[in-house]
Amino acid sequence: MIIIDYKDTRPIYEQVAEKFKALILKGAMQADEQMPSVRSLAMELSINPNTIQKAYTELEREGFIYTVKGRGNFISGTEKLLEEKKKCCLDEILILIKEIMEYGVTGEEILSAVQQAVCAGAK
Amino acid sequence: MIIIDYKDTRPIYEQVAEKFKALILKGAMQADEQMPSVRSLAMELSINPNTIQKAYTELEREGFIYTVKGRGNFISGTEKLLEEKKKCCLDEILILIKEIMEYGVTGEEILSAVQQAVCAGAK
DNA sequence: TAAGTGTACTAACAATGATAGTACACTTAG
DNA sequence: CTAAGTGTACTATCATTGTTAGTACACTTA
Repeated sequence: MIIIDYKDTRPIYEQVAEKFKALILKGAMQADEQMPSVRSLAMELSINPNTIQKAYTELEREGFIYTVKGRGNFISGTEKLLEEKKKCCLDEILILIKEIMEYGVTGEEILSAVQQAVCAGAK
Repeated sequence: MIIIDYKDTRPIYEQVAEKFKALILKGAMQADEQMPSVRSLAMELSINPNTIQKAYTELEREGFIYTVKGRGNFISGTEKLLEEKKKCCLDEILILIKEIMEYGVTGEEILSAVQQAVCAGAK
């Protein structure tokens, strides 16, 4: 479910958090579903429980999961998060477009590329 | 000309290289124009010459500048680099679009946002 | 009660970014 | 030719950060 890329320069805890964020936002994990425990996931991935703990702390801070002491970590409701993510993603796209136009790419070129991408994604 | 953001988590040498890449690609620096010397730029930015050296090494490795021993570093011709950058930038956009559609954003929404951005950039 | 959960803390290690300092070969202006 | 300015290479040191290791404690539940 979670794969660590040791060639990646980003820290492990960040990769783990990132993977879970994607899974949650894409609906692969349901609200209130239980996360794997810190210790079991650490065992499974052959890394230290502290590293998983750090990932979970970040996920909780950002609202992706909530914690019940003694019971475990659980997936939060994702409506707000999904909205934020959409907005953030769209903003990134707009920034990139602004940048690419400074390099002399025309609006027509961009629109045509985007249109293709949208069609490919829709199918 | 170059500003270092110490709140940025990225290393200084990377920030410096990044700034120069942008300046070069956007045509703010002409081909064969001389770069500031390692020592003078280090002095100006109040950082160590080795850090600038590292940034310049990266810039040379990526083809943005070329080095003449005893004379200095100079801006490369940028046609190929610009092409690569455009392609890379466009690829990023397409990846983001693919991602955002997985979050349930419709093609129409994307196209309308992109269209606005393109118009804003064109003026 | 015991096992499983999250949490907190300290200690140690490795990797990386950055600094400091030195040295050397090259080019060019004088 | 000489001196100043250039890039380059190297070692040593320090701070930060990510990671591991180990321990301990409070909580929940079967």
